[in-house]
Amino acid sequence: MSEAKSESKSVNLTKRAVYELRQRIIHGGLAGGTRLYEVALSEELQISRTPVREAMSRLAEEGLLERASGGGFQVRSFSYRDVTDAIELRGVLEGTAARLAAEQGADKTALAEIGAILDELDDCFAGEAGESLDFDRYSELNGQFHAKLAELCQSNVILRELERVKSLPFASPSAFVLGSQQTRRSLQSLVVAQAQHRALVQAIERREGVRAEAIAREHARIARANLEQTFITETQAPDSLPGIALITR
Amino acid sequence: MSEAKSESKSVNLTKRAVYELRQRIIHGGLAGGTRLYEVALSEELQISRTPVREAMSRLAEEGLLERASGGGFQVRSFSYRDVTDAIELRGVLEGTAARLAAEQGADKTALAEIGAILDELDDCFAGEAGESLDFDRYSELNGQFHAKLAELCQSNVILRELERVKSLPFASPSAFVLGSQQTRRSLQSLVVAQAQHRALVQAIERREGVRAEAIAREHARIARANLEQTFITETQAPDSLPGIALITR
DNA sequence: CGCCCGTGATTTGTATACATTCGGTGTATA
DNA sequence: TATACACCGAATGTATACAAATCACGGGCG
Repeated sequence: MSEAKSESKSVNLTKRAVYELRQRIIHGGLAGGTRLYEVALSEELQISRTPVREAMSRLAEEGLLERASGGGFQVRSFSYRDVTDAIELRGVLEGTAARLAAEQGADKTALAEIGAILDELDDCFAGEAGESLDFDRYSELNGQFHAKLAELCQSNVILRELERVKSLPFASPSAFVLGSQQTRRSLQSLVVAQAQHRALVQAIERREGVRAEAIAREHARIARANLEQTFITETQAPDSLPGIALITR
Repeated sequence: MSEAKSESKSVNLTKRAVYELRQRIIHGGLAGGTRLYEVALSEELQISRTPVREAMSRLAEEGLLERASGGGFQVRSFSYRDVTDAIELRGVLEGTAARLAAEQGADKTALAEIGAILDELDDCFAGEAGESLDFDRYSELNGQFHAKLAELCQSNVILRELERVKSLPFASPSAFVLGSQQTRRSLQSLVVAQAQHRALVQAIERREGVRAEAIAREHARIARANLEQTFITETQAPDSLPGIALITR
């Protein structure tokens, strides 16, 4: 137990390298477009080339790296348009999952669990004044909601692709909850978001597939609006958004 | 030139291994769920473990393999439902690409090229009697049509995920064109498909996004119908469908 | 002046030996 | 008879030496 450092579990070197690299990519140590050199990295991480290579390979599967022409890897870089599209794509996939769940009829137990999460989300708004929202808790529960929702359609294929899109840090459902903590507008957008959560679940319960799909898409567009807001207000913000270092061009 | 065997380009061993393994997976040498052992494979392919491992990693990115619990890889296996969902997902993604293209306004030149492909597709139906369709040519052109269509929305993110889904052999747009060569019904379904191609392009030209999306989804459902047909008529067919060996459970 | 080709350094590709881990099997003891 | 422990073997994980390919740079030639 004592060896569980914050960074490096001693499980195996590949996982350590994956973790290390992912941290650096998301938090800006390695900007979008940067090429990764095996030897340099292995010296820096004190790990031999083989597990480093393996780690890069896994991060490519994850979508954070891409294979460079002529071998090797580079940090994947995203244009503003790419980020927008990724959010739209998440909406499309969540919409599809919701529609399928509605069409097939969703499992009652799972729906009840989702309802419980929604109640807890409501509790986050407890303080009536504008300021007293528990952002961390909201973010956590929001993530759970979206995960459970995706499972409702019971489709491995859809779930898998959705996980893939969500693994892009800025396309995750909770990306902007933490990103824009300060503003009053962001609190209002959370109120709207929660209303959409309720409507979405209702649509699925009533087997209104088209409605469910439309709501899910619109729900994702809140993230898009928040993205625009983030880029307008604090142009050079450091950690206003996870993975902001990947966005270039 | 003389060393360009049918199987192994001498470029490098990783690519050779990727190619070899992909062939075996798609054509049934390695059934869905099979675990791949590095040593056995490297002996069999006469390639050392390192490039074999690398190849497996790439095939995992491609979606043909998955990482097994406790290390290593196994051939990904698909239930009938998974195949169905993959086709539906392709429809959803192509639909999104079409909608975005319609909303943004598609490039005239690209649209003209697509129109030319459609004309060529029409030519495939030249012989008036039921039998005289050039399936190979149709299949090739059909693939080109779908590729060009996806490019219309000019979105890297959408394109990338679409490529990913299409890389599953049975989810590719042309999977069933070759698969069901014999039947008269399949010829009819190609006529319907071509009509949908025209309608889809028209919708994009007229910037009718919702219509374009709906047509693209419906178009993919032809593949789904052909899938059902394939499974009804020839239950144990060997190569009636590329990648049929992946379908289990 | 520009282009092409060779050469060297840098970087990835490949082979292989050794380490580690996990699972199975058998035996011994309670 | 059941359980626990230890050993063995097979598989992946890791390190590293060597090979091959690629890129940048500079010199020679058209």
